[in-house]
Amino acid sequence: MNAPNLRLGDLQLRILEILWDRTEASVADVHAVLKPERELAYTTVATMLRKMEARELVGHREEGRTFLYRALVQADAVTRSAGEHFVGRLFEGSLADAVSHLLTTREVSRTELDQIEKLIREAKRRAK
Amino acid sequence: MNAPNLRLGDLQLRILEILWDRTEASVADVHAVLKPERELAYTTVATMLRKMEARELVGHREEGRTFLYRALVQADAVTRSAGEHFVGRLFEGSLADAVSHLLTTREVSRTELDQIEKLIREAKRRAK
DNA sequence: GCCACACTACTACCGCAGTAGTATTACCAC
DNA sequence: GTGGTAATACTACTGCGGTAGTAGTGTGGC
Repeated sequence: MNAPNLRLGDLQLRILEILWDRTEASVADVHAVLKPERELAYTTVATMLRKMEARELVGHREEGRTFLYRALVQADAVTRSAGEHFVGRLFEGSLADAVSHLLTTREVSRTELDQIEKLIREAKRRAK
Repeated sequence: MNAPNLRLGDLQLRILEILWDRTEASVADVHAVLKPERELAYTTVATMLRKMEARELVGHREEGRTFLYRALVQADAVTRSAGEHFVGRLFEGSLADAVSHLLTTREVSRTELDQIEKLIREAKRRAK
């Protein structure tokens, strides 16, 4: 399975998120969604999509004159790859270290702590 | 506080790790440590260090003709920044989502689960 | 005194994200 | 059918990580 290189820039990730949301989107669609958050030229979005297609991150079909793009990589694969890099590269693979660091350097709400606790219990149940 | 841009490449991170380990290091030192893992030209390391100095990631003092570099950014700041980016960018800031994802897409040992559980309990105690 | 060596400085190049302008083309309205 | 519009195609440029060669220079050994 040729996992296309999954090191993504911010814009690329943002575009993928948009495509994950709506399955298919034209350049105009993506541009419109991006509009409020960043002021990008229409052609910038088009160029980015074409570059991403070259890297097999997205694909397209034609509807009349319009290209409808869709994501070729799953959100899952991207987040997994990012997680691996994060834990592996910065904490030598120790998930506990990574979580520890996240817990101590961020504000974490009681609710989140409860949620995570539950996740751990579930993981244990699955493992055992 | 001007946090210098903390988006680091792999080599840069590796170099910082080396500097964190030994406080000060010459180009030759860094090159020697890197040697077994990646075959880099001496000048590559020197160039990288100079570039990193331009970005204020490292600084140097001169000992005779030799530059002794030291890290200007703390390991802490780098991992925090990376953590923020990871959680913020990929999980909309939800630490629980991030941890959940890490737990389900990786092999996690019993021991690690126990460790994390303990961390959660501690965090709760601190919070309350 | 001279040579080799160890350093740093400078320059260059690739790949890729990001950004955008210009050119081309097809279609729709009237 | 002609003009405007909306679409893609092509090209270009910046910045940066990564990589490395070459040039310049000071120092120590003999």
